[in-house]
Amino acid sequence: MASDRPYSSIIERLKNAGLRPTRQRLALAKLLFEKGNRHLTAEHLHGEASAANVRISLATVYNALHQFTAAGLLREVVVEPGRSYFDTNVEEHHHFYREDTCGLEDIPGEHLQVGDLPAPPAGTSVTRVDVVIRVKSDQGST
Amino acid sequence: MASDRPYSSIIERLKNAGLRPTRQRLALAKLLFEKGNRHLTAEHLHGEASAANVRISLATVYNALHQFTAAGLLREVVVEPGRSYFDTNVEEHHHFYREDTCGLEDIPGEHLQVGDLPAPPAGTSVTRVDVVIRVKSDQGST
DNA sequence: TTATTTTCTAGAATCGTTCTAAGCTATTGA
DNA sequence: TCAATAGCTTAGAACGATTCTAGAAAATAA
Ligand SMILES: [Mn+2]
Ligand SMILES: [Mn+2]
Ligand SMILES: [Zn+2]
Ligand SMILES: [Zn+2]
Repeated sequence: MASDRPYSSIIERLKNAGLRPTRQRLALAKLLFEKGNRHLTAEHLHGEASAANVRISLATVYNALHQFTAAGLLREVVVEPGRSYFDTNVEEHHHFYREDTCGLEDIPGEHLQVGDLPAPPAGTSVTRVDVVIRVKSDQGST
Repeated sequence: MASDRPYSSIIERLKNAGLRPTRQRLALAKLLFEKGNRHLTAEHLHGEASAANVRISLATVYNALHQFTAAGLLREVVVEPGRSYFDTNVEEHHHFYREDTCGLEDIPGEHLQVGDLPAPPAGTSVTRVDVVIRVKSDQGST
């Protein structure tokens, strides 16, 4: 049963991506993929690992996040300078960004349509369309 | 005539923003606003100033860009971590981002419609909607 | 096993940006 | 006209996120 092999599907995912299923990568994958959709910075994930008593260097967290992103297990989202969010939801979708709390939230794909795209510049093709709806708290708090 | 007072409208714009029309700010405004729509980083603008023999520190370029942005003369756009673009087009519009050359280009506002926005999270209101269409060169070059 | 390859890591380095504190400049109003 | 004042500029240090380095450790192959 799956409960007897809690890592088996993650191990397969890593192997399919050409990544050895090391202790560090398994621990990060568990933190990332077993809690629903998440939008995390490298430093935040490193903090979660520490809190879970997983000793891992920050450099390894960055390495793993970029490797997972290259493998299509994560997606990188940029909404402000100097900080990247890694998104466990790799389906097509867009985001709300709360400017006051610096939090990212998904907008389900079917709830936002971008009308016909204009033709991209000659010689180029579209790799992704990112829509970010920036919001702020009403009044000055929350 | 306007040609006799090439700086007069820029001076007015700065004064209206509560900014003294200093040598540095006038030179930057001239570089920014007299060449059509531009999307520049602070370092790029600093380089243009140097090339035009305007001696100005990088800190002053950053200060001026943020002041101009606060005054509504510029808009800040983020498309990748660790770098901000300042956009001289403050009309509502969206962007193509060429991932290979790191160049930003305007999409005229009327050429891209974002269908009805979903309701923002409770207690928040929308400050801006940013659409970035990421493109890459066909084949491996430019 | 042992050899080979990949991965991990501490710490240094880098990069864009912001801060600091001291000197300059534009503006004001006597 | 010219201090006095408030605002501005600057070099360089500091910063925070990220990347690099190079040697040690772990995973896999032989
Ligand atoms: Mn990255
Ligand atoms: Mn800024
Ligand atoms: Zn998301
Ligand atoms: Zn633009």
